[in-house]
Amino acid sequence: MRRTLRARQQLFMEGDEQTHVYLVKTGAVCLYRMLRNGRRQVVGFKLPGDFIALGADPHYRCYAEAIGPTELRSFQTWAFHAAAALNARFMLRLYEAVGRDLTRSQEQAVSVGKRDADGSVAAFLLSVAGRLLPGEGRGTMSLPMSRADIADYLGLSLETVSRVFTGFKRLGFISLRGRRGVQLMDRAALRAVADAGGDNGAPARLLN
Amino acid sequence: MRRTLRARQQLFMEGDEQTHVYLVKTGAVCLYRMLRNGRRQVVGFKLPGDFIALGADPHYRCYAEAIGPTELRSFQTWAFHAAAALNARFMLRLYEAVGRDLTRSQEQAVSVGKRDADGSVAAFLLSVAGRLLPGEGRGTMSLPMSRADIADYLGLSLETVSRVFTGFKRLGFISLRGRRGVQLMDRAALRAVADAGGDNGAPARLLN
DNA sequence: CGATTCGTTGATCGGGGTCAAAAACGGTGG
DNA sequence: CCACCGTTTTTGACCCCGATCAACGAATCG
Repeated sequence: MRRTLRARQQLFMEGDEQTHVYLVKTGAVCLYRMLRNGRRQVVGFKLPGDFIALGADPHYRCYAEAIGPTELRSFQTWAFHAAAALNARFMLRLYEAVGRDLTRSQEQAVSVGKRDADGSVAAFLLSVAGRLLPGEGRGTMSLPMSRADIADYLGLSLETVSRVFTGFKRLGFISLRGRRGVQLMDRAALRAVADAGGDNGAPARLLN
Repeated sequence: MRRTLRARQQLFMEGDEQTHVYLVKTGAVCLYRMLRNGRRQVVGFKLPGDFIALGADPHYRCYAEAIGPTELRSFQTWAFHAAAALNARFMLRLYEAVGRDLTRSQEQAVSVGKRDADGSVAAFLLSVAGRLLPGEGRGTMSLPMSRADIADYLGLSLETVSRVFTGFKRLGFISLRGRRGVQLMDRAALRAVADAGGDNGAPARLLN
């Protein structure tokens, strides 16, 4: 089934019975958990080509809401699982997809736990670029998510994210166009900042 | 195959070709990633009954090392996948297991990103107790992992973890016996501390 | 065009990191 | 059982990164 969402429209809530699996066609979806004190931890961004709500849990484990206008393809969970059980190749695809989600989540844990603000944002930009842009050179992308979304994903405040963005711009690592446009000018420098992770003046070029 | 590890013995390293999947029989295994400045982020603890290295990635995405003396059962990855391709039921089990790992990793991100030090440690103690102890009342457990392991899992310094432990002891929330023994004296208080800066009151399952 | 949301910049402050050292633990061997 | 020693944990003092509070600027939209 097709499904179209407006900006900030909710797809499902944490604790809801899992009825559907979704595939993002265009736009972007933000997965998050709400905290008792009103705070929010973003646990993932879903971009075109990504599946939402994989895993065989009977309940959704987070909230899902469209960041901007978004088109989805939805599948009934039971039918999805039935198809997977009949097609080993398809099942393997799903297995791989969840594995990628897990790897990305662990990478997020590294950013939140062990990198400083600069390192977190640098790693984030590279990660998103890897998903939104084809090549490895300079490329301009339109970040679907706001500064606040990025901050809630990285465990930072939106002010800090903004400061790091302008800092990178001053250093010539990126260039900003309008509200959401970002061009990576120097991936190697970003890579170095991400790898340094927090030690000012660390080598960061020993490997690779 | 059977495999026995001594304390701190490495099972595999990040980037190694994935040759085996493991099942923990006794002991405990610590999964972590390293930054190039020597900082370490623990991404999960594997206890008896847990699988290690699920997901169809051709390379291991983290380091794995025994925390103490540990017994494992190992399977060749290719055989594992072959068996999965032939047995939809088995494949589903793996799919579910990876999904659980993903959920736990996301919950770890929530804890690391949105709780203060007290809340993180409180949630950690409760989640460990949920896995190591049967009941819900007071119970004494022996933490397999060191303060440093806990710190690297929660994105804190080992000194801070130690200070929080001492603080909880002073408040009568826990009592400490020897180096690794912990008795939960007041789960409700710990839960309150965890919820104060924590998530939606959902049962915390931080351990991988 | 206001109006409104989002992003940037500035000033201040505190939680927790860091460095340092003492203390407690747990083996080991006498 | 006790003395010794390496390791882990605890405690203390200091300080910095990033959160917070607060304006201000700048896109988007009706």
